[in-house]
Amino acid sequence: MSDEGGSEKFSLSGFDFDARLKSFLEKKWGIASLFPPQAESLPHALDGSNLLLAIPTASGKSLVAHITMTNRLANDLKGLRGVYIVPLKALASEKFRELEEMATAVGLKVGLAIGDRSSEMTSIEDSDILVCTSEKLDSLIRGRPEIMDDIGIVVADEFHLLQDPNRGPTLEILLSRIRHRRSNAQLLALSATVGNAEEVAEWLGAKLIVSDWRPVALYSGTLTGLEVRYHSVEGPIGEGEPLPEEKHLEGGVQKNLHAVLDDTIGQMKQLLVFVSSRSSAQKEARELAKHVISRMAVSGDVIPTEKVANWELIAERVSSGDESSATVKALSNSIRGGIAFHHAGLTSSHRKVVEDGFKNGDLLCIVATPTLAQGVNLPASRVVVRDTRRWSTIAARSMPLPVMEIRQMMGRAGRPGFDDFGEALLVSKSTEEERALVSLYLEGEPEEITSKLANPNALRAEEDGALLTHLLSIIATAGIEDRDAISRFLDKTFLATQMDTENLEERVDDVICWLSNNGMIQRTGESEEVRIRIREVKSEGNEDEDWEDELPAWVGSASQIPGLEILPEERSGRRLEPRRGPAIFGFRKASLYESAEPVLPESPTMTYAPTALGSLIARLYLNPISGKLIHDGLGKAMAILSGEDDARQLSPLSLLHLAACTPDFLPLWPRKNDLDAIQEVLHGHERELLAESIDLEEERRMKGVLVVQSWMEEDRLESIEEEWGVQPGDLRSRVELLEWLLFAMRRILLEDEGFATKNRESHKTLFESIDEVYRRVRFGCRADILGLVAIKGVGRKRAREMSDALGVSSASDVSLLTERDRGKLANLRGWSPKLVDNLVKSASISDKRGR
DNA sequence: TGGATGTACTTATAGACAGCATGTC
DNA sequence: CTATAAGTACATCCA
Repeated sequence: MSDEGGSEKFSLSGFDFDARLKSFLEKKWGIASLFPPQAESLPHALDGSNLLLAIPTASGKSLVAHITMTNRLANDLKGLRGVYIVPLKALASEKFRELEEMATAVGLKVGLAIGDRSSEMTSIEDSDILVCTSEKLDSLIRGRPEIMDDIGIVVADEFHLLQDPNRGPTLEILLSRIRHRRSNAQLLALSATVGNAEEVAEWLGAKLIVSDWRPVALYSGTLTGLEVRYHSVEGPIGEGEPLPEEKHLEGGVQKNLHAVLDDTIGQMKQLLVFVSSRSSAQKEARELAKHVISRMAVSGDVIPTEKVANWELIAERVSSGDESSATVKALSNSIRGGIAFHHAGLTSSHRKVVEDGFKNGDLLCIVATPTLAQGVNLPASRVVVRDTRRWSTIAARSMPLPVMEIRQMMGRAGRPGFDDFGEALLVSKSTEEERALVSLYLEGEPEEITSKLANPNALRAEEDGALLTHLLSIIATAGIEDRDAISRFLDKTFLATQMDTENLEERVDDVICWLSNNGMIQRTGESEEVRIRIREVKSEGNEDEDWEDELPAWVGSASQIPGLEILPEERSGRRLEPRRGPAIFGFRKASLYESAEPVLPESPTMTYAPTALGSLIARLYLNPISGKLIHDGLGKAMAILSGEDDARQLSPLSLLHLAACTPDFLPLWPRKNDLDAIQEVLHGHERELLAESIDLEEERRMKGVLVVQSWMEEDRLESIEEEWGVQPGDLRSRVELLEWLLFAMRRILLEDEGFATKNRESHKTLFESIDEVYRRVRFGCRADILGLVAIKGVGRKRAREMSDALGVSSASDVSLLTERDRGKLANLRGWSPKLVDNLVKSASISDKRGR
């Protein structure tokens, strides 16, 4: 952190907060004064006002949040809890480290809650500040709503993600739930610049602070051929700062990215290049690395030798322990030329190594796909956006990226404390394209953000499940249990500000009908109490201004007209019309989504209760459609095992496929080459499949199954990658998804009374089958060595070697090994007597624990 | 005739949250 | 409806 570059100084002493924090900031972080937007917003934040800060990334808006959070919790909100919500696990870890450092200065404890085994050091109960992903907090709240009761302050980072079709609805409901229960809690929303910040701020009841001030000047421009032209500047001085002259990069006929890299290296700076596909990222990294190496051969003095030596170290770190997949080989080869690529085909540990190598200043350049821009803080002196369009499979054509995304990328330029200015260049191929890019991305406004909670334009099943998921959660875990209360809860969401009431009410009725028809909730009858409450609220009119002022239009008519004369014919008539286009995508196609009869509107006084299944689904954090599919599939599996169904048969494939058929699983795109193998299994093993073909993604889902099956057959990672064209990060993510879903499947079976009483023996057999598949997926091995991988320090590889060499199959076997057998193991390649000793010790521990 | 090179055509395409309870090579 | 990289089948060229 640095305060250089600011024309005005706002000394910390001018602000009213804890002296311990001020001294911490000065001594530990070297912060003696605040930037103008920080200075403007901090007093309001310290007052306890809700704020929406729409300020560029890297301008220090999280400092405002950190100071406010720690100061208030240590002083005027003593004893209460703060939550810091971020969208990514990696961001949560980053914020956790920052906040922990700062919070200890005032004696507060910070906890990290992400769905990750290793990282939850501090107990959640115990922490004053909880850093979490939105899904994890939502999940915690579902299990124990009372953890909200002592929330005094909420920070929502990257708040513009509200408009993300996949992740936005969770954030929207999460905030609505917290505000519903803790209406006095302070809210600080940190957002990128968006088109409709006023509207969002109004919804949040927040004061809006907008600024494009940056601590380091940002020159934005274009790169056409070798010509660099600057078009705008945002910086510490503000309007009127002169634009740099346009310039011609040296480099003769070579490619323009090579010329930019040379120029950047010449200035001893680093470069970040954004491209639109993984293959582009790898290709550019490969070519740039080759270019660097050939340049070093010509004139060896360009790059300090210790840097070059570090490239080798970084290259070894990315490939260490790895069986050296094609992707990892490509990465380490590029790194040997000082260039890395960064995309989701890499595992998070690969990405971490790359990020650290860049932050240290060793790597010259990272070529990345767009999401690096919304990840951890990784500034570079220069940013080049090579691709401003991205292929959309859904639209089957390339689409321009949203202004907001491009701005996020460009905003990565300029390292506070190191650079006097940053440069962000958009690559264009012609002057016409250059003009278009300038007007869209440099002069144009960013998009408005909209609610995706009930996305009428949902194109994929998983984008459409939000309302289903969250209504079940609200009924099952929030104590909002009648139709009127549901309406009033939803009326406070951002969605309600954007969708007309009648339309929304229809969608809600659809969802309730689905949840009821599929055994997630029960209608528990109309309530006189609710009727009285509605009457009272209505007659009180606008007296209660918090929740009861805007009743849905139909509530009035429903209470005036007695009985069910709420125009059922008219409404059901409208319902029969295809409101959301042909059901070509996904789950609503089959009986799964639509009921045979028209849906009648729910009475506002109707009350609901979750079923045991519904309640479990909500707590397992499953999409209700996933829950339904799994539950039905388990019913079929029970029928097979009990002998009722002898046409089908049950296998590990059955269970994997069932899990992969849910909307919570992410399918893999088959290549042309994969289709034969996939079709063969789909048809050859049809008798083993428990789930119907419920969408058009059968092949994609089966590919996911086959890849994970290959993993649990102990195939080598590199051969899986080779055979299926699936990179390490993809494999990892599918393994984790199936592991999670199989765990959920096991719980659903375990807790279902119906299954358990129907046939105890089949129930037990099925439970054991799921458990075995679950563990095989988790450890990536065949069944015979499951006893060995349970030993600490033993993975699938060592387990197989032990099994092959000695025929052992359990922790108990290993703990009782003879001296001779131990010697045999120690002589294997990659083993040592010390390792064998350690493993035998931990085997006896697991053995005791297992009994 | 074999091998290098060129050309037209085909194919594929970004990302990543959640449960639970201790540790991969 | 302004994409682009990589792979493939096959033609062409040259020693």
